[in-house]
This record gives sequence, C-alpha cells and structure tokens, in this order.
Amino acid sequence: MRIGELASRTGVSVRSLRYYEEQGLLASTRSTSGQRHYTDDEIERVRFVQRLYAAGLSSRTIVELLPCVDSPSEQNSDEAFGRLIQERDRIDRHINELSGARDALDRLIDANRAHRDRLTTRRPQALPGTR
Amino acid sequence: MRIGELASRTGVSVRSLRYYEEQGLLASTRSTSGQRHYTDDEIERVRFVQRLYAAGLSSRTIVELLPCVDSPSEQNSDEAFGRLIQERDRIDRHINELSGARDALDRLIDANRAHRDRLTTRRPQALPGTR
DNA sequence: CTAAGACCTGACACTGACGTCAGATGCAAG
DNA sequence: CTTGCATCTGACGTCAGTGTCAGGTCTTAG
Repeated sequence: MRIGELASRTGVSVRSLRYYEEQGLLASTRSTSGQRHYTDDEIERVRFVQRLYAAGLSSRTIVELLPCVDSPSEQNSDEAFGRLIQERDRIDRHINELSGARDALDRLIDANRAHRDRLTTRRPQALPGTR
Repeated sequence: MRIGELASRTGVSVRSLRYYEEQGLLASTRSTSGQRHYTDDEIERVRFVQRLYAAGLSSRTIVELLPCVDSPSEQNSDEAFGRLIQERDRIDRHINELSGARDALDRLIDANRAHRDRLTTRRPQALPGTR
C-alpha cells in the first residue's frame, strides 16, 4: 500500500509517517519513481510506535530499543535491552505520578462537591429567580 | 522569602517561578523595589502546580481550575468544576494508555530475556534477581 | 562605602513532533 | 492527452515550558 492508505488505516498523518521514516522508526520500499510502499506489517509497527510515543518515549529512545523489537532472537546489545528496562521503569514511575495527581484532583473534586451539594439540597436544581 | 529561596526549596528554577506568575498560577507580593516575596504557603502551591504539570496539564488548564483550589467553599463556575472532572478523567485514560505500553514493553522484555537466558544458562553468572 | 551576589525586565534560543506550504512529479480515469 | 488527486522533497511555522543573556537595580557582608 502507499503512504496515504497507511495513514488512513492507522490514523496517523502522512507527515508523521514520513517523519517516522526519517527518524528510523519505520521502513518503506520505494517504487522506481520514489514512492513509498508498505506491507500490512507496517500497520502494526506504526501502532507500536504510536503507543510508545503516547507513553512519552522520544523517537531517539524508540530507535534505541528497536533492536529488541526487530530481532529479539539475536543477542542484542545490552544497551538496547537496558533501555528497554529503563523505559519500562520510567513508565512505571510516571504512572505513580499520575496516580498521585489524580488523587489530588479527586480530593479537590470531593471538597468542591461537598459545597455544591449544600446548595443544591437547599434549592433543588437551578435558581428559580434567575432572570 | 524571596524568589531564590522559593526556587531552592521547591526545586523549581527561578525562571519557571516567574513564568508561573506570568501565567497566573502563582501570586507574589512585591517590595517597594519590585522584588517578589512569598509566604510558606506558596511552597505548597508550587508543588501542586508542578504535580499537575507532571500530569500533563497545561498552564492554561491549571489556571482554569484554580478557582476550585483557591475557594472551594464558594460556588465556583461550573466551567472550572467541569474542567476538574474532565482532567481527572483524562489522567485516568492516560494511566490506562501507559499501562498498555508498559505491558507491551514487559512482553518485549520477556521475549528478549528468554533468548538471553539461553546464553546465560550455558555461562552462569546471569542476572539472578532481575525479576 | 564597596564588592558580590540576588533580583528585575525583556528578549531571543531551544526542543520535538508535527502542520503547512511550494513547486515538481506520478498515476489512474475520462 | 488531460485533468485532478496522491506523492515527493525541502523548508519554515508552531507551541509550551524553560534556558540564557544583557543591562540595570537591590541587598547584604565586610
């Protein structure tokens, strides 16, 4: 398939796909005229990359752990494997941060809701004399 | 305290503190010569803001829900309260995304470790307790 | 008083993933 | 063949939080 189809099937913009290739995240074969062609496998690849992006990894970091993705059977450089572990742990810590922030918001929500409820129980739903 | 002390006590750069003020996230009183002065309360405020930044909220968004932080006892605009709920849910969804990514990395780690173990079982010394 | 260091404002630089535009070429349909 | 859309490369724009520099003022120790 060509780049437009890959874009629409993954929900990723054409611009981004070209960027991924530029960063070494995505490969394509080229027709004689220079147009990119992809196999269905690339769909998975794009989704995987998207997922890591969403998890806060940079393209540089993703590139560094691609050896573990593309040939886990070979003895990949310890560097790549180390990155993998490192990023997993970073995500773990990030999840904890987010949980903390969510809890803080939850407390705020409760505090605010308490006051709101006091209003709405006295005057059920909406002020009658407004306007 | 002055801005330098607030910076060192929160671990946030002086530049950032001024930026926070510019964005309406942080208040300061000014001495006659124009220098910023803070009370201890601002330490908490800065940490709160940092926490929300870490959770992916933009300064604009944080500003929008500050009414709920600063005066939860008043009936704040539904808009601010709505934002609060909305951001809480966004964080929740983000946590799920991250969990998915982490699981994907875990699977990769296992796959790679399997091959590595085959090497390391021949030559002991391995990674003993690396989960 | 003086020197050093903290602080002030204002401005520009940077990063990274992408949007967007321009100008050229490719390709399928009428 | 032509028309029109897809694609190509290359370049510049964006956004947000922050670094950093310049040129000036304030504060405090000695």
